[in-house]
Amino acid sequence: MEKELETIHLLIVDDHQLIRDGIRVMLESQNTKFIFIIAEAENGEDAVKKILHQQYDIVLIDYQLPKMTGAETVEKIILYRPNTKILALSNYDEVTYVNNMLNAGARGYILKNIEPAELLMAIKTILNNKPYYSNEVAVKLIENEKVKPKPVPADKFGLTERELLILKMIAQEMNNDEIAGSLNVSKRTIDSHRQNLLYKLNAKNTVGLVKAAYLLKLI
Amino acid sequence: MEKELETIHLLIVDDHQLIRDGIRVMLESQNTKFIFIIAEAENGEDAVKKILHQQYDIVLIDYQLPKMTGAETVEKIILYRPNTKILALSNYDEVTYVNNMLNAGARGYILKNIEPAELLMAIKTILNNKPYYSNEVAVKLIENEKVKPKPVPADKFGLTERELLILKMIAQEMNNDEIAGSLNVSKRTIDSHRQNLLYKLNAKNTVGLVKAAYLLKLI
DNA sequence: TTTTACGTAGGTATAAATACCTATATAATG
DNA sequence: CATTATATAGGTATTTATACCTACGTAAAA
Repeated sequence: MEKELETIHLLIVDDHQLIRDGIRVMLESQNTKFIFIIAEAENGEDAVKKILHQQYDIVLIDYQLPKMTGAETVEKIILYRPNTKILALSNYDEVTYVNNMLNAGARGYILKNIEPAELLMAIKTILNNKPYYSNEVAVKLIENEKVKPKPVPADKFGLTERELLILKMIAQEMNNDEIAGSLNVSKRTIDSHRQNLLYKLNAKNTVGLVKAAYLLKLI
Repeated sequence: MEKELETIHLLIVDDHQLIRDGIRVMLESQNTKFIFIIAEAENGEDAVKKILHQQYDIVLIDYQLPKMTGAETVEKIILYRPNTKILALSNYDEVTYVNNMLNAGARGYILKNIEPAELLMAIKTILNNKPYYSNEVAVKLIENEKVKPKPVPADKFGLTERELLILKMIAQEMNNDEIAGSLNVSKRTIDSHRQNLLYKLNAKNTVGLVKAAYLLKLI
C-alpha cells in the first residue's frame, strides 16, 4: 500500500526545550503518512505572534506557560485563527486545568507521559475534527460528569460563500456539469472549487464532502 | 532490559470465532511482560460456567451475545467472582450500551476497531484497577450524548447484509479498490454491489449513497 | 423440485472526479 | 501602492464511478 504524504503544519508551545524536542522526536520516529513541519514557541506571546504570521493545522500547547497561561493563549489563537485545532498537553490531569483548556477552545487534552503512537493517534483524531483525551483525563472527566467541551465551531471551516454554495449543490447530487450549467460558469471552475473544498475540508473524495456538508448543516 | 513474566488468565466472551481469534492474535503479537492464558466462551451461559470453575484475572466481553446479553453476563460474573476485572468490547459506542455494561460492573469499554497496542494498554490499565475507555467511548460519555437508534433494522430499503456493509465502507471514504482489497473480492464485485445500491436506494450517485447511509444511521 | 435471492465477477463503454499545474481579472486589505 | 483572497478557467493525465450487459454456484424458499 503506497502512502499519500500529507503535510501538517504543527506548532509546539512549551517553555521547556526538552519537551519540545521530545515531541519532535516522537513525531519523527513514527512512520506515517504525515510530513510534519514543526514550529516552536516558548511562551504564549511568541505563539500568538507565530499564528498571526502563518496558519497551522494543529497547535500542541502546554497548560503551564510563563506569563500568559495556556488557556489564555488558546483563546487568542482561536480568536485570530478560528479553524486552528488545538491539543492541550500537560503533566497534570487536574479537572480545572482540563476544563480551562477545553473551555478556551482546545479540542483535546493529553498528558505528557503519552506514547509516540498515541500522540500520533491524538493528532490524527483532532485533525479529523473529533476530540481526543488521554485515558486518565477521560476518566476524570467522566467521573466529574459536568463538563461540556465547546462545540466545534462549525464556522464554515473557512469556506467562502461560493464554496459553500457549491458544496450545497454537490450535496444535492448535482455533478460538476450540472452545477456549472446552473451557475453559468465553466465546468472547470467548479472543478477548481471542488479541489479547494477537498483541501479545506480534509476530505478524501466526494463522500467526505457530503459528510462535511452534514456537519455544516447544509443538508 | 529483563522482563519479569507475569501470567494473566484471560477469558474472551464473544459469539464470533473471528473476533476471538483476532483478539488472541493481537495479544500474542505484542511483545510484553505478560503471558496470556486465554480461554474462550461463545455466549453468556458458557462464560458463567467457565468462571464458576476457574478464576480469571480479566474477562473481555462483547455487548451483543445470543440469549443472555453482555450486561447480564457481567452481572452474574461479578456476583460469583466479585474481583474479576471486566473489559467490555463492542462494535458500537452507543451510550446505552456503554452505560449498561458499566452499570453491570465492567471496568472499561473499548471498541473492536482497537489497535493491538491499545488493547494491551487497556488490559494493563484495567488490571491496574483503573477504568479504560476507547477515545470514541470517552468522548460520548463526556459529551453525554443522547442515545441513537442502534444498528439498522436491516430491512430498510431492502438492503442485504453485504450491501449494508459495503455502503458503510463507502461512507468511510473508501473507494471500490480499497473495499475490494479489504474484503478480498474483486473490484468488479464491489462495482456490482454499488450498482445495486444506487438502484435500491434511488440514488443518482455516490452523494445519494452517503445520504442514504445517514438515513440508515450507518454514519 | 423448480424458482428466487444473493454474492460473486467479467466485458465494454462513457462520464465524472481527482491531481497538479498555470493564469488572469477584480475586489479587498494592509 | 503592494499584497492577498476570490472566482474564474484552461491543460493534461490518471483514477473512479456509472451504465448496461452476461453469467455462475449456492443457499433458501416456494
